[in-house]
Formats: sequence, structure tokens, C-alpha cells
Amino acid sequence: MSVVKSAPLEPAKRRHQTRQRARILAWLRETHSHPTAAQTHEALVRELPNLSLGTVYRNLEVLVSEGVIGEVPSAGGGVRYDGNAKPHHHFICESCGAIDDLHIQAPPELARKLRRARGRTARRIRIDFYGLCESCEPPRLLRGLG
Amino acid sequence: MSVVKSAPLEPAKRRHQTRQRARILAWLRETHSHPTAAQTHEALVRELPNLSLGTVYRNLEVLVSEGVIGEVPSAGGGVRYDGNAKPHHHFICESCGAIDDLHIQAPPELARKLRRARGRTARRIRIDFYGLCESCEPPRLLRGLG
DNA sequence: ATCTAAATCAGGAACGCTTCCTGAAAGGCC
DNA sequence: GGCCTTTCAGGAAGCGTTCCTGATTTAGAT
Repeated sequence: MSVVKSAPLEPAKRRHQTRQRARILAWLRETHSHPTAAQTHEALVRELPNLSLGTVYRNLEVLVSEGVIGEVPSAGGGVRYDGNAKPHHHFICESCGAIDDLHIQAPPELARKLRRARGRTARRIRIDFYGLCESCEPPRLLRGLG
Repeated sequence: MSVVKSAPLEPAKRRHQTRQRARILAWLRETHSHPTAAQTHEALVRELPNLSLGTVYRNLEVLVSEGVIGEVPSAGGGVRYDGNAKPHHHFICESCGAIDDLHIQAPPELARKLRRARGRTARRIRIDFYGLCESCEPPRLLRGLG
């Protein structure tokens, strides 16, 4: 048996703060798009010339696990990241794949419906609206002439 | 310039019906889980010994584009397939990843909120509830003693 | 400021899932 | 049955992600 070390209370995990992670988070927050890991790397490699793609992946993973950023499963199967940690929903363009944040609340009715249907409680509800964004929507003239 | 062929009206696309595609669809429908392409292949390769994984991918893609089955972007980043084409939503267990179909309707209020917030119309709304499924939920005795 | 141990990094190799390519087989239509 | 097209199996190629290595950076103590 091993003796329990009387170490001082320590946080879940000791983390160093690094320039790389700080820049990744900052850029993710000032960007309103929802970039992939590769896009994040591409955007930052100018100011951190030897930032490696692996580092980007690792740090995105860390930030997600800390709940500082969010993941958005995107259309093409890839994962995208979202610098906005506050719960919100998305409008996703079926044509160009653009993702737009929606700051609307899920109606409490939904939680009730779930409880009725399954007796379960949702810790989180995610709502994705699919449609055509403003740029991809064909102009009215071509649509509703009849 | 080329002369326009006076071909008879033909459906969107002419498709052969094949045993492979039929079995993939049938199995997807009788399965209540939401399998990946690999799992689908694994399940069918017994009765169709030289079914190739590429064929599974191609046919799943065809069935999705026809709207006969649905895609469910799953937690691990992979894509899962859903033999149930009728629109429905999902309850996803945060612990074990199980996906359960919910046959509830999105409240019309949601479409209104979207219109108010962005002036867009949703062709489809996806709602994912995240929580703990029955098997993963800790028993009441351990929870609410206080 | 210097030193030390642990965390993190860059770079590249390895891995797994998905797509693409080819010749062969089966389906649909006459 | 005969012909043309679609679909198939199998394998190679492609792409995104994870893993591995030794080198570097960080935080905290001296």
C-alpha cells in the first residue's frame, strides 16, 4: 500500500498558460465565424510562424474540455469551434454551410415534451435551424410569380 | 450547338434497384440504433459476403440524397445513419452516447423566433436533447438525500 | 536572477475513415 | 436475347486527426 501524500489541495489539473493557447482562444473569440482546426491554424500561423497543427488540435481539445469554447458538428462531417461559450443555437445554411449564432431561448415547452415522452431531463438542448442564408436565397423575383 | 434530344420524361435520376441497396435500407430500418457506415457493413457482410465498404458508403449517400434515410452527426465526429426518414428529434446520452428517437414536434414558436431574429425561414429544425439516459442516470437514493 | 520539474511545443509519422478509380457484373429496356 | 447504363468489389489514394519524440517553455522555489 502506498502512503497518501499530504499534498496541498490542487486544482483539477495544473496548466501552464502559453502564448499559443492564449492566441487561439483570443482569435476564436474575435472571429464570428465557426472555424475548423485547420482554419484556426491557418489564421494564426502568420504571427506564430512555427505553430503546429497538432498544437492547435490539442489546445482546442483542452479549451473544449474546460468549457471555454464550444464544438459545432458541421455539415461536412468535420468539427468546428465556437469562441462563444454562452449557450446559443445555430442557423446553418444548407447551400454554403455558413453558421450563424442565434441568441434565442429554447421554449420551456420543449423540456416538458421530453419529460412527457421519455421521463428524462435534458441538461442541454441544442437547436439547429437549416435553411438558406441571405446570400444563398434566390431573389424573390425568380420565386413567387404565380 | 447541340440539338436537344427529345427524350421521354424521366425521373430525377434513373436508378437500378439492387440487392445491396435494398438490404442496407432494410437493415437500417429494422435497426433502432443509429449505426455508422462501418457498423452497417459489419452487420451485412455475413449475408452478402463480398459486400464492400465502399458500396455501403455509396449507397448510404444515395439513400440520404433521396431523403429515404437521415444523417445524424454523432458525438465522436463521425456520421451515423437513421433508417427513420420521418422528421424527429434525438435524445443523446452524455455518458454512453446512445441516441434515442423522439417523436415530438418542434413548437411553431421556434420558427417565429427565427423569423424575428434573422428574417430567415427554416426548412428543417433539428433538436438534440443532451442528458443522461435511464441506464446512466445515478439512482435516486444516491442523489437527492438533502 | 537562477535553478528545477512538469507541462507544452514543433515536427513528423502513423492511423482510420471516407472518397476515388478500375475492370467486372447485373439491371433495365428494346 | 442483346445492348447500354448503373452499380459493384477491391484496392489505392486522400484527408483530417491523433500519437510520438526530443526540445523548449512555464511556474514556482531557492
